[in-house]
Amino acid sequence: MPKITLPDGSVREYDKPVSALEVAESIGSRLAKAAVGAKVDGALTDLSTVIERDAEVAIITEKTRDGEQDTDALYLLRHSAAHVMAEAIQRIVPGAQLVYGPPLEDRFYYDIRFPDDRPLKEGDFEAIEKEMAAIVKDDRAFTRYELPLDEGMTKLKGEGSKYKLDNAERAVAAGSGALSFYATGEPGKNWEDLCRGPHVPSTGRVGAFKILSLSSSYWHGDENSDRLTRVYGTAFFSKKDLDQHLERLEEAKKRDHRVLGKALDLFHQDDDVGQGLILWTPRGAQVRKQLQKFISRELERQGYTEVFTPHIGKLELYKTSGHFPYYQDSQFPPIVDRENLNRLAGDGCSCAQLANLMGEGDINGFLLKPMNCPHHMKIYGSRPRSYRDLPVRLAEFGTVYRWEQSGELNGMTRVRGFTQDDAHLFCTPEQLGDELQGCLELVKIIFDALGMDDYRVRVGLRDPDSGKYVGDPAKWDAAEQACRDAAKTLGVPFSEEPGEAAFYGPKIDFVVKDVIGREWQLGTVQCDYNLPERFDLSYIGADGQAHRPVVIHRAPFGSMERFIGVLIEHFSGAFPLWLAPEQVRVMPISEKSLDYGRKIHEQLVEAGFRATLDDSDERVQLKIRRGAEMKVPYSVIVGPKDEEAGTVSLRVFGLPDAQGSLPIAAFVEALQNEDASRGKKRAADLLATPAS
RNA sequence: GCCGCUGUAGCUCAGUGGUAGAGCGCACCCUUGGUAAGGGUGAGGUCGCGGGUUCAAAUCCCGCCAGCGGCUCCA
Repeated sequence: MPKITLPDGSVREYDKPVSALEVAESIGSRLAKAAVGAKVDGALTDLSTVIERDAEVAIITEKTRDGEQDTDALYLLRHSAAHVMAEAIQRIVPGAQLVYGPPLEDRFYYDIRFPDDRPLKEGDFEAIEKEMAAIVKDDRAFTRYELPLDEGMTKLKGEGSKYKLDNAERAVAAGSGALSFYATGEPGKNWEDLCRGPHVPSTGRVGAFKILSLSSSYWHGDENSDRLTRVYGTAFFSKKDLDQHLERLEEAKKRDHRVLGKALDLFHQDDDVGQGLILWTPRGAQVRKQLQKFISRELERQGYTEVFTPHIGKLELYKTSGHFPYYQDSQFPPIVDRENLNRLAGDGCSCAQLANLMGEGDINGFLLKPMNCPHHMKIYGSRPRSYRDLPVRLAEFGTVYRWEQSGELNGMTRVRGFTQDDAHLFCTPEQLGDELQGCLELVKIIFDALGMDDYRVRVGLRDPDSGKYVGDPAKWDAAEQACRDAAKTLGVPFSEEPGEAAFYGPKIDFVVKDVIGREWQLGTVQCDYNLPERFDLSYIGADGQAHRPVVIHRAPFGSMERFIGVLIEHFSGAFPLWLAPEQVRVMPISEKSLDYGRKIHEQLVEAGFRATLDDSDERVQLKIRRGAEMKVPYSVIVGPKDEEAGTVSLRVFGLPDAQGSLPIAAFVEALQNEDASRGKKRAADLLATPAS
């Protein structure tokens, strides 16, 4: 007879097997009413699941005890909403075949194969939602039943859905002993779907939902396989929560770096220039410049030396490095020089033959560099190195070009030409650990300065079962341990991911989320035993013998494009003073104060600030509004009173109540403090904030 | 690259077969105004590009280009 242990530690005994619902009822009728599912020994189940043995049981309700939305409850809800949506869609589009419909973090989708002559359109959303509302109103119970494998398979075969049949086969392969189905209502009478579950008790619990978007996917994620339509939706228990969520999505859209980039004039992309190529407008260029200045200063502190290398190199170079043969598909095709081209043309070479020659690399030419490493390898190798010179740390804001698939391009976060904050560290195997730590310290310093704490770290290790890795296993072990240690010292949570290492060495990746919740890999720190080999690099050790150095590739912020894209979203475009493209805008109250305004502006510029003067013939209210629209940190208002007193009156972006006047010298000093401290000391602190 | 959606003024968008609109921005004039929009006048568009249907196309059809949402990939 089951002994049920509840989350509070209390134990209840039952004289026969009980369903989770019955457990809830025995605790209280209100709980039973609020219950949407259960967790039995940690596994999420239906409320109707019968518990036959001793177990730890938690009843899942819409809200946790602290009144928060329960994530398990939302999972059940969204999974159930996916069923409701699928039923609605099948009513509207007969012949639509269901494939796979899981809940996600904040929404759900269903992959569906539509008949070719009846694709789903966004215009169908309204009808589907209406149909869904009707199903919800019916408040039919989600009814689970199981069939033995053979019976279940026969049933599925009879229904003729190759996708569901495939799902079932995969379930069997994964060790399932039976197939479970969920009917919304009565099996055999109402709509049903092969499904692992679990679900909320009935369709009536699906409170508020919305179909969000339409996209496509491939069966099994294989582009050569069937193309499916993926219908995204989201669901909440209450209309209020749904509306809140939709509002948040709207808000997020406003923070999107592509939207802000345009509104704040930070960057521009132009059809005539090309897809995935960023034009940094003056304001965006200023942000990048300040950031690079900061990074460069930290690099100097850490003993890096900066280098500059060209944007192209001989094809041969990239054959040596291995980039050309291995990653050809993501490179721009080689550049063949005119002489070569003319000779080939003279020989009657066809386009197809030329393409072939290029593909094989069997031609002289140049490549737009997809990586900076080969050039840096050559700098290292340009003269003999002693162990006393090591580590050699070569840094470059190096621009590289990669042929990303057109469908992948995205604002500044996925582009075809970008500048990496790249560096290569050449060191002895013994120095590897310290150097890795140094890399991570740098990342920490810069993330801290930017107030970025929402990132995760992945340590990519080799897959023990794969033979694709180059180099000595003992060295790998040491390098992997060094990566782990370095990540530990960083003091942020990290995950170890076997199989995620590059073939030439383990790596540490930094991943951040954008406002829409998409994850982007920023930087990476990678150990490399391969390139030094390929370029035959060496140093003379204390023993007088030549040794192979180890290389660390590191671009902790990935690319300036992606990083600043993420930064724009991080700050909602309101950059701190030290990064702001326009730090101060001087706004004379009227023409009468224009001369004084000019004087103040000049003083600010002289003091090294990015200051502008709004000398337009407008009222100060409008000038302030415009300054705020561009998110300028400080608005300096000057009128006759200021002129008389030698002061400036301030308005601080984001702090509309912090107002007041300061002598100009005091303001300049305060700004300098804020700039130099990267915001730790704020000029705004000098202002009286009215008690509220 | 694939699937779907979208493309109208510098920006945001309205316009479903009958000669193209609004708000903001811009220019000029009036206004000289103390912390988020003072008033007026005006300029500005081969309706993404190319083809087709039609007496007539921003609008319907086809192709292409680009953006967006996904899929796949990412040294």
